[in-house]
Amino acid sequence: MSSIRVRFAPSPTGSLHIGGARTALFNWLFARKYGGSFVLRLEDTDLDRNLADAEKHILEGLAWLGLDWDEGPDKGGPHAPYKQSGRLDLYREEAGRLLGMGLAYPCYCQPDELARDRKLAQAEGRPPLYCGRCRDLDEKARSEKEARGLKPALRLLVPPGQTVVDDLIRGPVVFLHETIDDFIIVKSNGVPTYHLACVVDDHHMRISHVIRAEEHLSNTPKQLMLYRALSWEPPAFMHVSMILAPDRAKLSKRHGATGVEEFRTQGFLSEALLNYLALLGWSPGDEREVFSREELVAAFTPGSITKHAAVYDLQKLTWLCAQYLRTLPLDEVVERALPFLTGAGLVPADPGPEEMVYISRVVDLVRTRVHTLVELAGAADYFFRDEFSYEEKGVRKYFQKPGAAELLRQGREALAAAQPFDVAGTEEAYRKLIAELNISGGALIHPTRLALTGRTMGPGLFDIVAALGRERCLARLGRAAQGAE
RNA sequence: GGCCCUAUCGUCUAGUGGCCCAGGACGCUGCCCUCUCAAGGCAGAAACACGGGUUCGAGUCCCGUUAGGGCUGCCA
Repeated sequence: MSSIRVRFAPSPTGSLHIGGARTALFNWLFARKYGGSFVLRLEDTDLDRNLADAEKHILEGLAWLGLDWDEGPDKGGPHAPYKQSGRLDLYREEAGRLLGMGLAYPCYCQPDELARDRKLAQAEGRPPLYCGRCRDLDEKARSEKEARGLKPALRLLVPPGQTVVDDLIRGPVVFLHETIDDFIIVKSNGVPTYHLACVVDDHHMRISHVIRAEEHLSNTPKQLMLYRALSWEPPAFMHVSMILAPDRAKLSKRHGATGVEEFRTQGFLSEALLNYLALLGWSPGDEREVFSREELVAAFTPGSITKHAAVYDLQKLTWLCAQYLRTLPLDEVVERALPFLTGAGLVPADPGPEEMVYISRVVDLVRTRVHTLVELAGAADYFFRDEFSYEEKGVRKYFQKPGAAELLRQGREALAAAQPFDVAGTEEAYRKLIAELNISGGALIHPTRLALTGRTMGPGLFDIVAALGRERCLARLGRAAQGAE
């Protein structure tokens, strides 16, 4: 059996979309599971639509997700180059073969002409297929058109019959050739279209399995015809269903974040996104939900990819992210959180070792209460700055009560005397005061939390107290007591 | 319009003819725990699109309808 080689072949027309990321993931999983190679190839044959930064974003997105590739435009490989713009000669050569064999022919129809045909066909309720006007042009007619300076496109001659796509997840799908017209394989500017370039590359790069989005299923018979015309053995095909927006429509910008990069800046962990994407259209068959990359590879079987489109749902991604935030090793979470903390202006760009100890402690306190790194930075705010406002409903509830200021002062004194100033020591001091005053724990704890953090919710009070340290606690309690007068 | 794919709780899904008056997860509701918020534990509401077949028996097979999606480009 020949070796397993799969590829992810995005066109650099934008950022890495979550749909593309999931397609890449399934390819990667397939390669890693079966010891194959994962090839990255850029399909940049539409020069008008190529975006300068797209390539960079796509590679970064994949790398961020941990989907490493074995061959690609940045690292080369035995079938370089991995950008179609660098392989134009190859396509020309193969197109020339088709032309020579009479399996393709030049078409001189102009775009406006074709558009008119299409419109007319539609108006008359006919399928908008190419009429075949240039199919039987003789030499004389051709040279006449050439003489007029017309640059031809090249069309594949679609023979009568049918083509069966044996899709790995859908089974055999039959397409009748009468529903497919002679399609263009080389544009009049000499650049191949998607179908030709894709087939030529997949063949020359020895791709064994083409795993791609379902939108390509209808394109596959055309490509199969190309394989046949070129006398090549086609790869196996696997069409993965699409990801739909919550309104069941195709994903687009108006549906909010759909780019991998956006999820990253919104503070989602790559583990969570990857895990989520895997669960969207695939399931392990058992009841596990949380998977590391390695577990995913071990559990993955292409047969359990679903056939139907999946609507994506941020809530589950958010939940997954929260899972990772509290189960990943603390150091790792700290490392990921750092850019968000500096971004929020809470910590310096390059904190010293002492500062790092404090940061770790804070991250550990808030990590179980947040879903994303952005939320984490938000929740850690008061650990790093003294200036903050008090939550209004908390002020009403805890500061505007008779005796509130006095209570805060007593709390301040208790903390001033607490020994040692750690979680247990400060709690002991507070419990003692609570007992002396004969009040409920909450009666003292809640106002103290508000004084220390400005909020009515957050980590356990004594965790906060111990982390902040005596000096800051006394200052904040003093300030709050004054304000509560 | 034509061709193709798909159809289980709101969402992601398990289910490959009897184990299913349909299981899990997110979300939602309630209770427990508790200094708050989370987390955690427990409980609950919530689905086989519809209509015909096939079969002793259908979520599971077949046909149709409906719905959603894709393709129908000198885009990929």
